[in-house]
Amino acid sequence: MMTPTIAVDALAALAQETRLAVFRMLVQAGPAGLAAGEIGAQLGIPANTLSFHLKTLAQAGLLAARQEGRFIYYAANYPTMDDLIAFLTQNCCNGGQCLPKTEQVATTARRRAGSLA
Amino acid sequence: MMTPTIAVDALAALAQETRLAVFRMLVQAGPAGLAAGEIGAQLGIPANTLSFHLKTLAQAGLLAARQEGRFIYYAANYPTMDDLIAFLTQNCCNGGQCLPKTEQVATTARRRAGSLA
DNA sequence: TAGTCATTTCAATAATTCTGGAAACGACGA
DNA sequence: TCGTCGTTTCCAGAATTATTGAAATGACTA
Repeated sequence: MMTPTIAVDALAALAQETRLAVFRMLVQAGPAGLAAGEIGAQLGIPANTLSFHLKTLAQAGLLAARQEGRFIYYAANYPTMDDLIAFLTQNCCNGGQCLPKTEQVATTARRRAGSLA
Repeated sequence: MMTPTIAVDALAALAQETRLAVFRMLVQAGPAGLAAGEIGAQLGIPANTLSFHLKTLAQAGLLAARQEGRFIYYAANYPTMDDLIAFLTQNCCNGGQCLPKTEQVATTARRRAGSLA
């Protein structure tokens, strides 16, 4: 379940240029994920720096790690992303109509949040 | 348009317990918003501390301020929230099928991101 | 104009975070 | 078992952030 503390941790993990780039790359990479070295090579980040950021994202529940031979694959944790969005948009406009552009955002999230028009 | 820098600023603004509480309160309050003092009273935050956080959220584009008499009303900026979610979920799973739970998240956002299944 | 109220700015301190060099670890191949 | 490769941990310094007391601003009222 999402709590303010968990949400703050997740948001703080994303609130850094390198980590945001890593996370978005993994969101696009899909459930199979990418090996740490592959991410570092693609983004030009030193291994130890990347390791620090991957750990931060994983601790925040945004990434899952799995070992495969000598490589460690990191993949985005989609349910956490979903929960975070639901938390942010929860009970948006007190259940009323939002601005048009936002109206249809996060269908699943808002359904869970109990504020779908 | 959303850029990594803008997204990082917005996420950093939300990545703090007090600010997240303020933002969520305003998301639920709707477009009319709430006066600064009202927010502070409800959350038990000293005026100067709250002012600092409101400024941070406003600078990140997440809040809009409007003066009304002696009061200043703050309201959530829904399009920014929408853009941020779109940026995070952009091209999710490389256009393929996400995990079931996430599949229907952010309908508007994903449509804009060009990755709707 | 003087006074009050809502809010902001200033300033200083304490705490947290980012970064990269060096060393360690763990899995594999020869 | 030795060497290599991918990754992580340890460490220290530099930078950023949160908090709050005190003072300033700006809008309204008497």
